[in-house]
Amino acid sequence: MAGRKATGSPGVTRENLADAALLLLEREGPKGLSMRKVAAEVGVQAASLYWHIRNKEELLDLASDALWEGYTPLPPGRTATADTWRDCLATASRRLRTHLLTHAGAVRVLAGRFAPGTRSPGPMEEMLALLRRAGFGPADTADAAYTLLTWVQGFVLHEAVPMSAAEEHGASPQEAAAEARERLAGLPADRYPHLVELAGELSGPGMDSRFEFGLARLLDGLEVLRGR
Amino acid sequence: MAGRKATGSPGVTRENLADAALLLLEREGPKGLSMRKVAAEVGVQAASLYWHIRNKEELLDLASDALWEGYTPLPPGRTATADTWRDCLATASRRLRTHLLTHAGAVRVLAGRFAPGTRSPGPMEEMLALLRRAGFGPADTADAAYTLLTWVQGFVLHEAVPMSAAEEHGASPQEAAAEARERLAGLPADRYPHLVELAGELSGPGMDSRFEFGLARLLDGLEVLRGR
DNA sequence: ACCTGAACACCGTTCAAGT
DNA sequence: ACCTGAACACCGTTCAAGT
Repeated sequence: MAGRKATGSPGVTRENLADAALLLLEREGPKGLSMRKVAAEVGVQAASLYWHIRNKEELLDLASDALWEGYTPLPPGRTATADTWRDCLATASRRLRTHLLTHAGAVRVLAGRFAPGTRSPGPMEEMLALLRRAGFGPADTADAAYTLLTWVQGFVLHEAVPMSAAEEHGASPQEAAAEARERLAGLPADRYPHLVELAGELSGPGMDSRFEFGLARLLDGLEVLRGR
Repeated sequence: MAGRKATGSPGVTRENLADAALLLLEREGPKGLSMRKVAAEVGVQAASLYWHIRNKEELLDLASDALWEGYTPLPPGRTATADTWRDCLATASRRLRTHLLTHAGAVRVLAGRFAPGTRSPGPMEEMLALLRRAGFGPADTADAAYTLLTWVQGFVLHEAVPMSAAEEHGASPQEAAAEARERLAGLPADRYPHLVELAGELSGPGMDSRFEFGLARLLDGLEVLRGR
């Protein structure tokens, strides 16, 4: 009985196992996730898990589904006028990043496990809807949504991994950024002149503005396509 | 003596261990990489590895360095005229994708381990050089390079993982694509109307054209910024 | 300086056996 | 239908001991 999770319905269900896996991933990192611990988390022996799931691989798939649980697309909100499609896509992208960052500890392990659309349809469906409403054709819509999702996930991956690595190492984000800068600045200047020169710009902790930069470029690019 | 790798210099060096790890990763997948197997690969006992490296974590870091070994930036080639910076960036991005796909089996494990620039400076330095030569300022150059690298890696991650998963499962790319399409088309059409409608577009095996789409948008966006 | 053997605590997974 | 105990083959890592 001890260790049964408070949230969700009580039994040993696939959902509860996924939640427990996700929780362990975020609380203790990659090494914290083992069948035995997941089992303990739901108050059962490790061998019992195999009645509900095929293997650890499947458990990770379930966990990557569970990661999207709290993500709900924006309410339709104000009606879409011609000049707000850009803002809508921007908001959706920002919310996507925020949501992934919420689960930063799990992103590294689960990255690449959620193919856009197939595994957890929510975010992809939202992007597709916004793009179609903006007037993009079917093919462009699919490609654009894929580009957006793929970029956000790549961005967050590079954002979340050092974050959780630094905090695992017991360093503050500032310390981690300073350390990164020094590593860059310490490279051989003859082989990597630009890295050395731009060490400050590259290692700054301004992830928000970096995200906004990429987002603006992507949306500008879509605007160019749309106006063609 | 049996099992010593043919390539590279013979001793048990950190480089050789990294190469062996990378090789195992690509040949046998994530489960194929263990300290004991790496040790066997270089003809030594598992415990010996700890004389050369701190732990498995460090070995993976070394392997993610080794992944970039074969990657050399384009020779300066023709002198940069004002209208070729776009082509240069496009070529660099494509080469980056190709190189990562060459190590598709290792990408999943190593993803997020190579922060752009810090770990393996080659690709980042190349991007920075091209962007500066194109006339972008320091801040924009740093942000643009980060965006490009981050997107390529996100893209390849989503491209490589299903690839290696499908082949591990013994399915052809076409079969995998067909399976993905059916999963999308089988979603509840009331909740995911666009996913169902665009199932064909989303799951097509045309990864090359999808990549070109994203690349074109990104470069268009940079062009807008540059012309401002 | 570099390697080994043996050991420790821990894995994922299976399977007969229980209820 | 669901869970357990015990077992199997395998981990990462440490450490005294060898040369």
